[in-house]
Amino acid sequence: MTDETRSKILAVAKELNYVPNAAARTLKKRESGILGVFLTDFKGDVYGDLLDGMKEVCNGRGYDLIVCSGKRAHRMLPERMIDGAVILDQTFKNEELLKYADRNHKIVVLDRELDHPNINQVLLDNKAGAALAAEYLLEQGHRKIYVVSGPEGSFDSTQRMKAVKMVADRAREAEWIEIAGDFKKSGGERAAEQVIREYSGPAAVFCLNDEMAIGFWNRLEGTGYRIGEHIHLIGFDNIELTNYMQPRLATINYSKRKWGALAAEQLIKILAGEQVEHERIYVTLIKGESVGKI
Amino acid sequence: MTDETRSKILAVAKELNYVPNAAARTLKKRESGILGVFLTDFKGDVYGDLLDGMKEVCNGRGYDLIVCSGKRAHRMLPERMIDGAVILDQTFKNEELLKYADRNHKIVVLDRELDHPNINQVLLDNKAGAALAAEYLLEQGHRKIYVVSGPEGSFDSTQRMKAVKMVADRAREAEWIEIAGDFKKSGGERAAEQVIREYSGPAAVFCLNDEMAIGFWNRLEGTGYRIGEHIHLIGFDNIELTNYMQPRLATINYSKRKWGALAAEQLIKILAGEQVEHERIYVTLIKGESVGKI
DNA sequence: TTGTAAGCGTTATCAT
DNA sequence: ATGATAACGCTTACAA
Repeated sequence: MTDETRSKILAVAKELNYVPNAAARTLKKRESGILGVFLTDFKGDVYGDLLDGMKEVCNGRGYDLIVCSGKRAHRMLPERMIDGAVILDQTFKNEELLKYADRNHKIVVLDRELDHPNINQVLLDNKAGAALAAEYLLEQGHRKIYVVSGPEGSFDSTQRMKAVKMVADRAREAEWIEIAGDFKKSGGERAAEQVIREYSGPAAVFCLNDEMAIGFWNRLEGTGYRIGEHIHLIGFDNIELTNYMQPRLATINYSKRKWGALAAEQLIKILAGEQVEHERIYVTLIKGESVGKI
Repeated sequence: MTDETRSKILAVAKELNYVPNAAARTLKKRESGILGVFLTDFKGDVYGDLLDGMKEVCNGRGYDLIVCSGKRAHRMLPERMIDGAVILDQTFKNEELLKYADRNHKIVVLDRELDHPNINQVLLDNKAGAALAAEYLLEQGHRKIYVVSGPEGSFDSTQRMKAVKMVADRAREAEWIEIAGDFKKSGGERAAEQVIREYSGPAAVFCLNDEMAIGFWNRLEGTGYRIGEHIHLIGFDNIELTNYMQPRLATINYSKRKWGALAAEQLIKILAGEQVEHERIYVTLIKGESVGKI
């Protein structure tokens, strides 16, 4: 076909408002050119940058990205509406993901360890982060340390808690007290109530995510207990809100954008048939006046 | 078909891991059962509740919801990957939306006025909100009032600014000063610099969204100027972060969840062929110590 | 009730 | 290079 006829056809196509039909194309080509990311819900401060990172990589590689949430949407993967999935979503059971992987669907998990040739892991270095936080509290001289966990069964919570226990085992001079949380503000608030109830002198609190640290913080307002003075607080995630807290909340930081970008890259690679290794996202400690010296 | 044979077939289907193919179904039925919502980007605190509200309604009505961002994704509408779209996305031009509407695609817009039989509007009552804020500043005795606008061409900014001007026209005793902003933190910071430069006594500032108010606030940290004392600040949106600012940021509130839910409902109605009116989301004033009395 | 066939809008294959 | 045709996997309409 000459360039001339080509442009003529394109002109007529535009003239007639021709638009290709995605379903037909997908049916025939047996691929949609769309990647899906699954979130437990749309709330939560962590997601913005992560999704932007994913989008950037996807679009640069010729893929569209769609964001889904809720059990109903799961079928998009087995029904082949999407070519592959990134999972950051508790509502997916391991069993379900393995079933899809067995049927040759390609998956990247961000929230669990799961071994399968069609599943790649891009995980936070939770253990390093939690150890960093726990050791920071010790270094600052704290000897009574509360640790507020996430919900039962959360991978992040389990990993972080494990690392804390490793540190605790080596630092027997400190008293370590575990409080069951939920990764939500309400869990932080409840933890604050317990800590206040048991208060008998300076205490440190490691909330296993920032969201709970904020709830904790909030519950302390107006009680007379001051953060960084009576009660010392550190979180995990470095969500944006922490930048605007006075005194600054100490926390664990990592690049959410890079996390998303890497996840998308890995997914696209395994879709192209490349063999890839699991990846790890590194974390750093952010010190803050919310943790004082004793 | 008897119930017995039905369940037999289902059993065999499960046995063979049969999963229907979404593309084929969509192609045949000429509808995908998926609604799309388009966002300018995935950042921004406004979206969480809004999307959850949309998801709830969509799922309850038998639809899936997907979230998209970026120009690439626009084609999902004309290519019929989705049955309809909710638009909260600057990157869609009016012209483009009208073109799709002309081709009989159903659209709900949340960020502009657009008249077309296939387009429904679910808009914030921006004017009422901005008037509420401006009048609140006057009531509190302020007579020097800065107004920090959003980016050029933003519908929300234009509407809010119009309402402020209406109030200003009736309150000539006050001095009204407009500062060009961008709805981002950086715009608030720049505005703060100007206000500090020109400072000669108590001033009030109406940032046309909370994001800029936060930037403004942040820029004031460590300058000696205190919010609610030297400089009085009010925002718009009541994003979650404002709950954690001390003193509390005055702002304009509305239910983001209801906004999303209503948008989804309207879209589903017009897809069902129902005739619907445009809708309005009402707003309320939230007072806060960020605005003191003079 | 059951089975058969046509067709949705593309892309890919095969002759011409 | 060009044009005709089959096939993707499903739904539906109609025939048996």
